[in-house]
Amino acid sequence: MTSKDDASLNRKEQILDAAAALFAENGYYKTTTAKVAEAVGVTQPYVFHFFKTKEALYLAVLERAYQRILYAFTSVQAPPELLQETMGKAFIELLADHRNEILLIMMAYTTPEPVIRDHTRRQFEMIYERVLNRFTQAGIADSEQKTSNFISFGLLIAMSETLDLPYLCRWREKDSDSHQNHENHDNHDSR
Amino acid sequence: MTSKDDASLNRKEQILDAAAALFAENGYYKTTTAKVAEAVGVTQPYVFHFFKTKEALYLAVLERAYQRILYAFTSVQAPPELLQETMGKAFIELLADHRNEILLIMMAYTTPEPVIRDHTRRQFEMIYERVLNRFTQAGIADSEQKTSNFISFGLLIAMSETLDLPYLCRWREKDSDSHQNHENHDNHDSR
DNA sequence: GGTTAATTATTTATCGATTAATAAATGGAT
DNA sequence: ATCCATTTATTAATCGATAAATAATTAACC
Repeated sequence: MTSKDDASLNRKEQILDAAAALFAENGYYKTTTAKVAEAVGVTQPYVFHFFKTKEALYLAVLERAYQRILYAFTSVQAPPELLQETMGKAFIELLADHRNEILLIMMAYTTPEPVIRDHTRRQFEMIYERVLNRFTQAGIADSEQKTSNFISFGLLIAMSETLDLPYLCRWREKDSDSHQNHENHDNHDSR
Repeated sequence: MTSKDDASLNRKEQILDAAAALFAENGYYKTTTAKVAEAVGVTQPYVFHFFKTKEALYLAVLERAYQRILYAFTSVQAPPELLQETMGKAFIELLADHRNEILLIMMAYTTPEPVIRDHTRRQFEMIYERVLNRFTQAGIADSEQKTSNFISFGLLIAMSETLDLPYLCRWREKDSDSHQNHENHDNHDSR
């Protein structure tokens, strides 16, 4: 309070950051606008000066996260035979850098507000299309299955992190090429 | 009201059924005890006669669903080379017969009540162990990865159903052996 | 360059609605 | 008249949202 925080440059960003963390940890309903405000160091009604409703705040957080994940998948550069592996790594990196947002994206579909579901549906449509397009362009066989596989492991990782059940994703530790390309291991032995 | 429903034999079961449907559709927080009561045709405080808290009701619903899914996976009988496929089918069947409960199980981990998360963690531990054990006993190679794969596709299916995004799981339509055994397709070409 | 006006940033106070939970009452069957 | 199933009445807390008031910053003018 001494001389006004430097950080007050953009309160809106601060609110988005705090909201991302709280929404990711406590979900949509248990995160009150009062808690978001408190985390930023602002009064609760002030949040509504930037976001018309709580839902609008949630959607804004989601949108930012979505932009980030989409950009990450878009900017991956790798030769076709390494594309899956590299995109998997990009996802893991994103998870490390922006854990809140990534977990939020992977869990948002369970929030039963129609507007949120619609938004999430559109986001995953785009993500799916983007990944599928990249896999297809790289000449990867069965790209639709690989894309589903890729997204499904994203979901599994989110659950594993949320529940703190690391061995659900033990394959992440064992070998470094991860996230989706298990076809390498699968069938050179039928035991 | 005429002659008293025959179904009033076990109000508790009715409440569990109604709660499962409502929790699956509207989530934990947006499902009020009043709505559950109304769905059964009972007053709201009466729900608390059977379940001490709303949370206890949710956990009871979850427990019933969990028992069902665990039993389904346990009672699958198939030769080793068909085990994965058959268990996948068992899951799909369960999803058809008890959609609410299955979707609920796959989404419960996002509910931020500590008690619910603990319960869900324990449930998935058991499910993972059960599936892994069956795969291992059948001599399936890389059984840990296959188990992760199996569960991750369960999550993907849940999201696909919840968001009504069928093409996320297009592989379910294309060929009949589904849910986890993609190693068959994956690598007879590396391109 | 200091006084004032205008604009922006933020707070105080408060309302209305919802909801889980408790306790006491009713009523019929045995 | 007691036991069981169920209802009525009620409460206490929480939370999103609005409106009005105040503080702080910038801009303008003399």
